[in-house]
Amino acid sequence: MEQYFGNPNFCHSAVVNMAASPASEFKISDYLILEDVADYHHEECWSLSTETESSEKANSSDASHGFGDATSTTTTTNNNNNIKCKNKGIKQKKAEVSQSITFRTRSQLEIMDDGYKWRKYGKKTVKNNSNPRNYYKCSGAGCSVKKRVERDRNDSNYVLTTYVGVHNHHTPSSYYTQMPLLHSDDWNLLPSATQNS
DNA sequence: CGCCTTTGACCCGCGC
DNA sequence: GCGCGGGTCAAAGGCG
Repeated sequence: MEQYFGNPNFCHSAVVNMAASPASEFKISDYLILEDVADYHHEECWSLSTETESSEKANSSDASHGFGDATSTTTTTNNNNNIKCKNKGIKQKKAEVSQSITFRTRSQLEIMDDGYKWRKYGKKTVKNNSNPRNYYKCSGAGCSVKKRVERDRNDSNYVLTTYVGVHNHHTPSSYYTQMPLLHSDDWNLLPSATQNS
């Protein structure tokens, strides 16, 4: 299931596929620290997609633990894979998959200002996708939130942005982070809203 | 000088 | 065991 969101700064609508999170537990604020979010009605609009490849992994990882700090090194165990995360490594990466959220945004721009400061640390060409995948880390002190940005392999007009982890700080620009919460019906409520759909 | 991007190398899990 | 693919590291260079 998809949900549409708008961000005038991206000048495009966004189709959000929720990855690996029980709908009943998901809160956007767990991924993006929001300031002054007065109306949580929008959160109810978020929905879960079970189609993602990470779903199975997530179901077997620490989804039942809710969404803690992705940077934590506490031990996490599950029934199937017996994932234990004491140090940085692949096993922890698996656990982090459950804390990811993917935005599918129609945009000509791959770099979209979401209010946080990101530092690029990798670039990789992925199979079945002629467009490279870019890897970013949050530049915030002690914050290890990561995001992957790539063009949709099926439609290069769309950009897939996957956030992994939870910010341990507030964004310097709270305005932007509230954008994903806005339903498309609210576009006209935004200042200088433009819609290129 | 500090921070950033670039990019090849490396590591690891997974499938065969 | 081996090769492949995805993710990360780290050195080098650019830029303000």
